[in-house]
Amino acid sequence: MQERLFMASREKKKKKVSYHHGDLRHALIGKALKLIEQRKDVAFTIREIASQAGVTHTAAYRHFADKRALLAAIAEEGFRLLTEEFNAALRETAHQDRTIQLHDLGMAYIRFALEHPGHFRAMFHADLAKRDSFPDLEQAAKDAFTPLRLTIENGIKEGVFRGPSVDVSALAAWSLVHGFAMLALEQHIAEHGEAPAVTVDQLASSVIGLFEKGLLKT
Amino acid sequence: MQERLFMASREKKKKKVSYHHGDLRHALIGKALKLIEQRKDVAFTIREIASQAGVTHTAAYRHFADKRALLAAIAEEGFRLLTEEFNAALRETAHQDRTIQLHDLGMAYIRFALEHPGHFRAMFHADLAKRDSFPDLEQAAKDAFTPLRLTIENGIKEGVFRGPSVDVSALAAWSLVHGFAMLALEQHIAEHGEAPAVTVDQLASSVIGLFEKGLLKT
DNA sequence: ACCTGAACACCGTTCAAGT
DNA sequence: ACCTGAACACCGTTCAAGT
Repeated sequence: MQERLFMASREKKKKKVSYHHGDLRHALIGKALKLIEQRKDVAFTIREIASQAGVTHTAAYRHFADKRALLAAIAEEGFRLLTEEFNAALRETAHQDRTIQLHDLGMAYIRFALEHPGHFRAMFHADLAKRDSFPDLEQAAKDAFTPLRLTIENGIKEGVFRGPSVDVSALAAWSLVHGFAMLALEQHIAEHGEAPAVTVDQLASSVIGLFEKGLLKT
Repeated sequence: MQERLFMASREKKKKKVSYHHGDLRHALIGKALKLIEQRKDVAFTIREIASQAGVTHTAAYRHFADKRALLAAIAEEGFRLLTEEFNAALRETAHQDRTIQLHDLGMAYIRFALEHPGHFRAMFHADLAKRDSFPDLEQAAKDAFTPLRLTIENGIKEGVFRGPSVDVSALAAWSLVHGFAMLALEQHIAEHGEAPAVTVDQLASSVIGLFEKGLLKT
């Protein structure tokens, strides 16, 4: 007990921040993300991330209603990060044609999934399929798909992309990159005969390129 | 105890089968599948499916090494069912061109996912990403993708489908239907503005059709 | 051969209590 | 306002024991 008090006072002198000042929420999210990525599964427990954060497990309930709420917070953060990636991709291809814009959006999606697997797994975890109780998450998820939708909509309006409709094309594009990302995350790619020299990034680009040929009118 | 023996003899006369005669394994799989489908998640417990099967939870360990092994058994069964669906689809389109064959294989995949959600969720559950300890599951999964691969390979050989390679095209096709199936299962489809009159089946067909335009040489 | 009962080391969640 | 400690009702898994 006394050793504990001693440690607490030492922590103030070090860079380690006290969780009594409002950053436990962030710390818990960080620990959870690390564990999801290590275990390639949403398999952390409240008790262990609380312990890693140097706090009793019940302290977590001051910041999250339950484990699902913690997952929702991670997912929401993920959709916001994805939106940023999409916007960055569109900024870089602002002066190029719709085909390249769409290609880069797809690549951004797949790269996001592989570079932020913790966020991505939370975003599409079955526990969060119903987002009714998390309106902010719902909104963040909707916002994330606006860039894709707008790019396809513009492409169709300009006569570059074929229909049958914005909805179907957007759904097809999303399905393709989502499926690829899922298969890549679960290690089901590169076990089916692909040459080892080919990177997942190159495979993704080829797959998206093939899809776009179906979208083009010419 | 004596009541138990009495029941056992009565069970032979009824259709209810005694779990002392080798069908507990099957019963547990059935109960687990039902729960996965009800909860839209691999969230059953050994204890509850054992209880539903009328048996102590420890009895399950006589038939499965652990929970993961039970999941693997369900997944393996799923891949075998999927293979049957693929073969049935190819049988029905044997006299038609590669485009229609591929279309129907894709539809078979998506329909399988929606009609056997319990199996599908087990097949791609993160716990089974590494199939090293389940060689039969590994083989069943590989076998399931042979029809798709062969159809694309034949289409490319015959000059109907464009490359760049069988691997890339097969991966693209798989990604598309896998992503669509995942999104449909998690209820992320039909929330994005699609007309309510359009069924998921029709959406799937449109999405696959769009993809195939990219595959065709002409 | 197959199942039971007791036990172990865990979980998520609640709540009164401390500072 | 934020965290602790004790408690509750669960888990998966193991193992000796029963039939």
